[in-house]
Amino acid sequence: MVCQLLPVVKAEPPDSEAELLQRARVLAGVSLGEVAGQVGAVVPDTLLRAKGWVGMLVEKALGASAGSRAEPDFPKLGIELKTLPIDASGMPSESTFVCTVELSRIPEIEWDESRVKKKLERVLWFPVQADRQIPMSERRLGEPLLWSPAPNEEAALRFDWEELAGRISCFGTESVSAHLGQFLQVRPKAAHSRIQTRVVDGEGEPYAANPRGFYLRTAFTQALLRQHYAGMR
DNA sequence: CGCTGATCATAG
DNA sequence: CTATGATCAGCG
Repeated sequence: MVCQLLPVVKAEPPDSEAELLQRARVLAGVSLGEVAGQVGAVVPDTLLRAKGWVGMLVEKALGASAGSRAEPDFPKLGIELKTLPIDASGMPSESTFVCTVELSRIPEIEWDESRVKKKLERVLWFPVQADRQIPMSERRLGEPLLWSPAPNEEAALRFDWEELAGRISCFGTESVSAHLGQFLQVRPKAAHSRIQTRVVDGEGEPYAANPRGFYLRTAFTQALLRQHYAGMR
């Protein structure tokens, strides 16, 4: 019998939260090169032209439904997967994209029915070393965290969301810059700045604008790490 | 050198 | 075009 590496990945979607967590925990400490080998992916030298590569790799390793459907990564479980890039000092190195801003109907939406709330209801956070000094193949996954916002966290997000959404409704997308919002912010989300999408303002008037997305600031994910990973690292 | 605004890849 | 996955790049 030939020796073979223990498989650490599964292609089928997990049937339960427990199974998902179990699979995820097996990946903790594993390098991206090893994961890539397991799922037959090619490791890029840089993320310059492969920005979503790490996220897609982990999705594949955990059996998340691929594709671009507007559903959670694990539809049956209602769980969203987010990789979290970690720099040399152990802090998140980038903001976290949440979802696009529904510019075409932003004036009618309320927090409870918002995409932001929905997306963040249940998230499997997966820290990943993102220090540019570390070769891509050698970067390791951290301990996964199955998370839901605490009441105070949701309240904070809601506060930002209401300010941002309200402002877009009343004064247009141009009135909202990435400077606004303590934990949640709005930034461009498009292939490039010339792309236009239809928007309807608070008075029902249509106009065109560059698509926007909601992002979590590192202040938020940093606090999340502090609370849930205290004592390890 | 942190952060905002811009951008990259892929699927449908 | 929209959705998914994000990081890049250079200004202040």
